[in-house]
Amino acid sequence: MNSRKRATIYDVAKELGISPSYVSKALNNHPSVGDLIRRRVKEKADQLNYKHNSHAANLRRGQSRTIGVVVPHINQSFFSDAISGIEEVCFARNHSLVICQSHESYEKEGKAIETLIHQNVDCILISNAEETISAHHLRQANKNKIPVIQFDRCLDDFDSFKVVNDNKAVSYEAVRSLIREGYRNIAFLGGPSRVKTFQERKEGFIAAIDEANLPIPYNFIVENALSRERGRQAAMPLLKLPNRPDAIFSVSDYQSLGVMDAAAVLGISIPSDLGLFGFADETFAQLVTPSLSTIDQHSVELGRKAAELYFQHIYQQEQMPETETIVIASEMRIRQSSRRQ
Amino acid sequence: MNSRKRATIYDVAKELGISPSYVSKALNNHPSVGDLIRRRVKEKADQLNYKHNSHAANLRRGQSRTIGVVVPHINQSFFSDAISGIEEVCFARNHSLVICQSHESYEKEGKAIETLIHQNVDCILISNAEETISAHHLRQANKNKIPVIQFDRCLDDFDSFKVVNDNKAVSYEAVRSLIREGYRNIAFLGGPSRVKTFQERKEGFIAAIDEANLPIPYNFIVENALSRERGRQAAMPLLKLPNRPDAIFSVSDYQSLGVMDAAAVLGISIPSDLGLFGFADETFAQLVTPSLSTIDQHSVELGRKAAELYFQHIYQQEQMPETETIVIASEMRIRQSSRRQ
DNA sequence: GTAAATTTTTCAATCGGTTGCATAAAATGA
DNA sequence: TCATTTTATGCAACCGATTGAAAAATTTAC
Repeated sequence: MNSRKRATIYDVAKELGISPSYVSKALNNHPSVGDLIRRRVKEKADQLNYKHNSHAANLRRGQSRTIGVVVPHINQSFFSDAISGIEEVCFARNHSLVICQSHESYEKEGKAIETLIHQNVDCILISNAEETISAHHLRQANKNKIPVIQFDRCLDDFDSFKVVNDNKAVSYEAVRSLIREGYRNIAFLGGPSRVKTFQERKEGFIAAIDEANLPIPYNFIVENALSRERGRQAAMPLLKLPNRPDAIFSVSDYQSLGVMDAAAVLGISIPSDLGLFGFADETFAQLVTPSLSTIDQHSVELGRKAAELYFQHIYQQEQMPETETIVIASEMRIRQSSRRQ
Repeated sequence: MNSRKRATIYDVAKELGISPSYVSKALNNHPSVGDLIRRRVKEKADQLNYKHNSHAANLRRGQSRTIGVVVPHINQSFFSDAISGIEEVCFARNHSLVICQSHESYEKEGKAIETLIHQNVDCILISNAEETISAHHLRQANKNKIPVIQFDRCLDDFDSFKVVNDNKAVSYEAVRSLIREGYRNIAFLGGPSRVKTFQERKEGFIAAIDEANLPIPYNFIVENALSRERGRQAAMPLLKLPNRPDAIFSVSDYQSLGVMDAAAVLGISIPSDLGLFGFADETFAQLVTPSLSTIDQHSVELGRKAAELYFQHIYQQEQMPETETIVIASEMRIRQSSRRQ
């Protein structure tokens, strides 16, 4: 107990005068171990302050009961909520979680995947970085027998389970709601166009414009302007045009913040001169003035679903999963920024 | 290469006609391996898509080159920023990170520690949950030869390295700034009083009141009201009093949000009728209206320091560290909510 | 009371690297 | 050329838990 090293099943076995393997079975509730012994073993283990060594077990088992998660930033509510959902499911299944941030960098994302491979995680759940252009790292994981499930930001050319929002549909609805409020010159601020998520949001935007028989405002479509800063930079020239847009549909709340910054500088008031719609329902969306209309992605549910996918389709059966895409319905949160009165 | 299992050093060794141990040494840049062989081994390893198995290495080595982090919530900027700092240092030292959330629950915190012990992390960096009343789980870690470093929310009765802000000093300054603005009836909304962090913030509050020769407003001191909801619940009765406070010093931005909620309901306007100071400089602090005066805890730096402490004092030498407390200076961000004009 | 069936317990191999020590090979020196 | 030093390579034990098969102990059946 006071030795320099941690107690092992060998220590527990010796104390009890039984074999280590028997101790292992007792601790794992193996059916061939009776109640009495099981109880006695567990007691003694406690007494010796024995703690299971996952590394040893994982090495032997060849699986780690650990799920790796890679997201761009853990402090954006969409991702931290999704992680909460994942955590919940994993916890119930007695699996642990390793969370990595890519900070939107492809290089860091690759390193994260590498680490997760080394740790021999049983599955990788990933929402890709903005920078990510190739699925090389994901293929790398697959080559090492680790299944990958993509959520939210998915690469189209990598076959895997995917869990996404109804991006097109909800974007369509959001833009329709702008049109309903009387906005006619609606601009679109997008994300990296290679990421399907943002593609779809654009498609929804175009569909709504089209349906309302408005001309598609090609010069009002800016891609790859995801952060607050880049949102501001993208909005600024648009809002300086003589025939500037009277509303902006934006694919992220942070981006919308940038639009608000630009509008403030130019003295354009929201929502009267400029309607604004964001995406993600970050904490601050309801707190800014005017409060930001946005889209609640039901991210906890989305994360939960992604994790469940692993347990239901991959964990159970041996065969590699077929590709499949799960769609989580999202919901508009209409607030002041898109209400022209 | 197409076998069902991942390549190991044995596979690499066989292909090259050398021994596995030699491969291991080559891959680890052991000095007794020449350049030529080293290069050849690494090439072949790549070719076979060999990936190091951390579990095997960790088992043998008895250490995991992994640091465990436990925080209440990953989506509060203070914590996610601190994690960024920790990540940065660990990355530079080639260590990986396991991040756990306690969701402010003592039970979950205990489970997290348990998991980290099983994973045999080399060190645990923790900011305690609101609920945490005992250091039993931290002692548990120590018993299992895992050093613990506390940051921000520290338990006083557990000896360890601690990295904290100058809570008392900055709180004192913040309250002084309220007094300077002419506020005289200042209330205090606190966190769980057993957590030293919040104790100190209260002490700073009292010191400033005292120094200004104002009476200590014992009936205006509410403890344990950390969340937005509880902040609102705590503020409501205070603000309904006939001689209600004319300012509130609050120990968290979320709590301040609750105060704003209450003030809005009661038609009390900030900052003219009520001054407000928060703590943490969350993203939303500068976005709300009026913008929230708060305290930037320099949390990235704080996290960095906590991680460095491990590498400098524990990782290097064998002996257990002496207790020591590092103080990170924080900084006021005075905005509208505390400016009476 | 003994054979058969069943339950309890142990054996021994295994997972994949790591590492100190031994050995082999090469380089150096006289 | 042979002894000596230096450098390169391999051996084998080890980390701690798991697991199927074998052995031992117990129960059941006749």
